[in-house]
Amino acid sequence: MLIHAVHTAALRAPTENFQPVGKEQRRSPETGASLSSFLANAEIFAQGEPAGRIYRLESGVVRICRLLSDGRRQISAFHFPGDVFGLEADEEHRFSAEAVTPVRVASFRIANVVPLHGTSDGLAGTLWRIALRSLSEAQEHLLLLGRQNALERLASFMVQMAKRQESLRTVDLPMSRADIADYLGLTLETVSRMLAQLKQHGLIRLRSARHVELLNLAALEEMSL
Amino acid sequence: MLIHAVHTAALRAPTENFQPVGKEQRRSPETGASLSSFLANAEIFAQGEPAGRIYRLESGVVRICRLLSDGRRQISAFHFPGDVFGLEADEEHRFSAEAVTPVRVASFRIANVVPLHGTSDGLAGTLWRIALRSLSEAQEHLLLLGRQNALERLASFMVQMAKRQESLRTVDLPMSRADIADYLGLTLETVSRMLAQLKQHGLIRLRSARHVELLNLAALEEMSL
DNA sequence: CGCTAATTTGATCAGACTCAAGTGAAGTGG
DNA sequence: CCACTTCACTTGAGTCTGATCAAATTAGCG
Repeated sequence: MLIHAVHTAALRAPTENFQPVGKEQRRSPETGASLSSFLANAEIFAQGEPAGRIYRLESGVVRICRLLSDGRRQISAFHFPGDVFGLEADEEHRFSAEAVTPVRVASFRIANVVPLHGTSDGLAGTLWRIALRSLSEAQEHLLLLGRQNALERLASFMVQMAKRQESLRTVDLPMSRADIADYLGLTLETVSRMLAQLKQHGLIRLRSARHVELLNLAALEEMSL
Repeated sequence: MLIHAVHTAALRAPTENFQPVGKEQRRSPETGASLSSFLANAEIFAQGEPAGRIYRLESGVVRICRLLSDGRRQISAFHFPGDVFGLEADEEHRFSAEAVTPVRVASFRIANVVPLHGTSDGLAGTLWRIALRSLSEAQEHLLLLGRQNALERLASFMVQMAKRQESLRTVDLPMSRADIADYLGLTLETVSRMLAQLKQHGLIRLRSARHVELLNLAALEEMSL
């Protein structure tokens, strides 16, 4: 597991007084591995920047965004600790990655990696699984954006978050309503209204705006089809 | 280029009297390679079937579909000759592949392939590029479904088709309005109306329902952002 | 404790959907 | 070769979901 090797190597760097002040970075020149941290809403990489690194999220939450020239935004994915992101088909990033919360990421050059000298247990296999998983999730997301209504989208989202957090009872939402809206292809007002509707149907309870109890996971899953 | 090797090996099978009658198949047991053909609207593989083969399209057009239980359908991609499809993260296909037109596909077992010796020029590298390309296209599609209006979607679609066909002047649409609608997350009526609107704006001309002239590719690209 | 940003709620509007008819083209069989 | 059937597409009228604009409320946070 080379990813993990790089990651732990990066973690060996002194990180005691590790504060998310803007962007701090330590890099080991030989592996190209580095550990960085970012403030909330900081850009980890930008649309148009040269690609060539992949990132493993150590802590915090990240959103992957695509912007239209007039400001419309689509979030293609949220990432949680342990997730790997930053794979690109081209030389340039076609998406930006931004910190939703304060974030620590380990990153390393992918050029070292593409020459897939791998058994399926090795780095190559790991990357392969990550790529296929991302593809599968993107395709699932297509169905949601293309064919589900607003309420179904919210139900899907809550179920997804619950599964990511392994907490099937209670979910916290580290991202704003605007982020959720841009992920689900809705407006933030509609997100708020649909949450209210789920609440009214007795499917969820809003402990606070960012902390939700799932009262009927089965019904939510049913809605999300 | 093992894909190509397998492909040409498969083509070496006798195919003189090759007619798309239902599903015809020739398989060589040692490589698992095979060449099949399908009638229009035939299913190449179905949602829920065990995955484990990848497919290279020799001729015709294929759609990749995901169905909801109530019949709603999302087409995640159209494939043209030369395209490779059928990669899955799981043991089972989460999508079905259907022939839009009569189709010939070469397929082979992926198990023989994934862990293989990978220089980036080899099969592993080829598969890797295919996977990353699919991912990139899916993400682009997310932006379309999440944030573009009906007219923009049609403009994007026409530009996409033009690029796939390398004919920047004239495009033919092998798929029905319903297929286009399910690809763009619209209804077939809206597809028809938006094409009429593009025509009215002088951007396209409908030589026939399935054959379109692009009168102003630059403007179409501008619309699709 | 007050200020700012986030969220909720309300009223109105518009874009896309639904239902329904009408047109056209392709293929079949007489 | 032409009438008939069928299927694909187009067009129209009305409706509805979700967007927009605006205001009120709440929640963090310094």
